[in-house]
Amino acid sequence: MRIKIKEVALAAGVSSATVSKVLSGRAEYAVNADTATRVRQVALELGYIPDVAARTLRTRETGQLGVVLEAVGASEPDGLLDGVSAGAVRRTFDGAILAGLSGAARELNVPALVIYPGGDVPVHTFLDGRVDGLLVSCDPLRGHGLLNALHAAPLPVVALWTQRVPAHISAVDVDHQAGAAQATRHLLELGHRGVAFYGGGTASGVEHFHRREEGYRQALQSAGLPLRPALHDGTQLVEAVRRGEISAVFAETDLGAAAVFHALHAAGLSVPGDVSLVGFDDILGAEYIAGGLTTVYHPAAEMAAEGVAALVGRLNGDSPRQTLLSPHLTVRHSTRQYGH
Amino acid sequence: MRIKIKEVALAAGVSSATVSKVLSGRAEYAVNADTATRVRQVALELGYIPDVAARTLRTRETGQLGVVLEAVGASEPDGLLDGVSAGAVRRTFDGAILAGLSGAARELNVPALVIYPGGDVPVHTFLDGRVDGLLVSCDPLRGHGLLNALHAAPLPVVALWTQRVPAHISAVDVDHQAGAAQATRHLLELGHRGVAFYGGGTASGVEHFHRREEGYRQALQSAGLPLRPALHDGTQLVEAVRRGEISAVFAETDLGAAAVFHALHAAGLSVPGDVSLVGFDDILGAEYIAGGLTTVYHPAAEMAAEGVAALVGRLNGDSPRQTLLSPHLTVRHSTRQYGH
DNA sequence: CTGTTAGCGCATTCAT
DNA sequence: ATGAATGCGCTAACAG
Repeated sequence: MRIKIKEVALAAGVSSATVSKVLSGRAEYAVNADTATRVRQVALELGYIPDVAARTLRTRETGQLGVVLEAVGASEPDGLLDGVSAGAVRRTFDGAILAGLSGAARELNVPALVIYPGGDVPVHTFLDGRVDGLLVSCDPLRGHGLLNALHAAPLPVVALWTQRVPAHISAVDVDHQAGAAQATRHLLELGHRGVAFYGGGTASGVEHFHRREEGYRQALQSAGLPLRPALHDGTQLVEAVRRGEISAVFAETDLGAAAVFHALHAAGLSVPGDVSLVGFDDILGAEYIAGGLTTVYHPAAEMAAEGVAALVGRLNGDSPRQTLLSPHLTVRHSTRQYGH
Repeated sequence: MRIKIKEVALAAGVSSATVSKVLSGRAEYAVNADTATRVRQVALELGYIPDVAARTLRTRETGQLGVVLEAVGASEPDGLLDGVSAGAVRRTFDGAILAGLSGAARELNVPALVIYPGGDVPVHTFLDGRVDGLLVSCDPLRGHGLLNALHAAPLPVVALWTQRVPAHISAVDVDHQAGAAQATRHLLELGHRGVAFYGGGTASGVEHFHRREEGYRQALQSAGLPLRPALHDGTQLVEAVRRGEISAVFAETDLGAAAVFHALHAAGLSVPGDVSLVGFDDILGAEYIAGGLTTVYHPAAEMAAEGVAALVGRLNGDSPRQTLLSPHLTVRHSTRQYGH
């Protein structure tokens, strides 16, 4: 922030315009090669660092992408989680998302990401010219309010973690339905016929969970098996097992799977001896749940990276695009062939 | 980014200077109350949003704080972790740090945080006027290179996760030594005398781990117990248990504790039946390790929040300050009275 | 190929 | 209490 372009120009014996052209690196400016090297040399010696504020004011580009992580610091409604902290899980996803964002930003030469602190802020917060585009993470627990408010805003927006967006907004989501179907099929292929869904699913009103239950249903129907209502608590589940109705459970989340395991364990039932168990998310610690939980890996980091790519694409003139990422099954030790 | 101050001025029948004064909110400008309300009204109707680039160019303040998370996207040297992904753990911490940063930013009215994508970037990246100050997370696995390079830079810096900084740089760290001592004392208070340290500790060269081993030592010495060399692998450990030399283990990290548990389990030894086990970090999933791992909670989010506070303080003229945060023990089920 | 000129939108003097 | 004038540091036209 000390030395400025004019001083570089003076020292190099050229005009500030020439310095600007040289340092822009753009070939179309056709600067004499010798002058160019001299200018670069002088700029380096003087330790010249272009001022972003001035440049932004002139070019109307910041190079920064904004990120709204709805989850960050959000208050914590829990679920059927048996005392497990959902906040901690969301943080894990935030970490994964951050890693994905950063990696992609680095590769695509995005100099900086702007994280908004969150909380209830008016839409104009995002329209003050601080960023060239916005990534909005539509956390499962929160609504699409911001997206709606941004609907008509003159700012390229990419929505993360949702498939419900207007056509002019890019979106990246994980294919929860496909993942859930895969998990359920895994159970079916092991010979299980009594396969239960554990979770809020459709009833929860959360888009992700709805799709997960949908995937479960789809897999059962394809196999010609009758649907059974979702289970919402451990007692219910234990009874169904005891009555011999179910031998396998697909839990909506890994945390749900942990709760299932605890309930089963408390009732003297074993995983996978008595019940095969599959989760969803592959959270950190999943390898410790139920002796190694078979679960569906949720590609949060990949989703974030794809989001950055989509946004950078838009800034370069690409059309909005909707992307769906396939999760994949990670088989560990909580599932077993039926009857063995 | 559409309508600007002059248009507001025109519509309100005043000059742009007056609009600026009104919207600055500063009392010292003494604007007529009626004019003020009228201006505010008009600005609102027109949807005026001040341009940050122009304002920054003028005031030399961005309102943004920079954040360097060394861990983000770093490549992954593992340890004695028995195949567990250290990357995932670091992500957890990143998530916690992010939550801490965001919460504090919100409370202290910091409009935005700038996350740098990481990778090897020259120092001038942080000196282009994009941010008013910088938070540098000195991840245990990485060095202090950036801090050194920033040494003479005209930018307020707060270092996270280290205690080794020059006096003009603020720093916030977790008191690993105190936490480790507390963990060890817990074991001693349960009557254990053969208490081993599992980890790289001093040998690893990582500041945190060094301090953790130091805390362990300190606790043993205060109890008048002889020190024993750190254990670095499961076989070693199992043998020591079999020889009756140790009945308790303090592992440098929760992941290390997981490895210990696996080794013990594989050898037919139980936790806490045969061996009491304490970890460090309280990572997500710790409640599933060894049936519920007793461990030291690592206040990463709190550290980040304190870092933001320290940086905002500096920007308001406070002196640099060094802070140490106390971790606390979380007792679960992996420790038990000696001999029971 | 290079330099001159003219703002980008705002906050701050300094007159009035 | 208000307005006119100035310039933050840079880049994009344009003229040479």
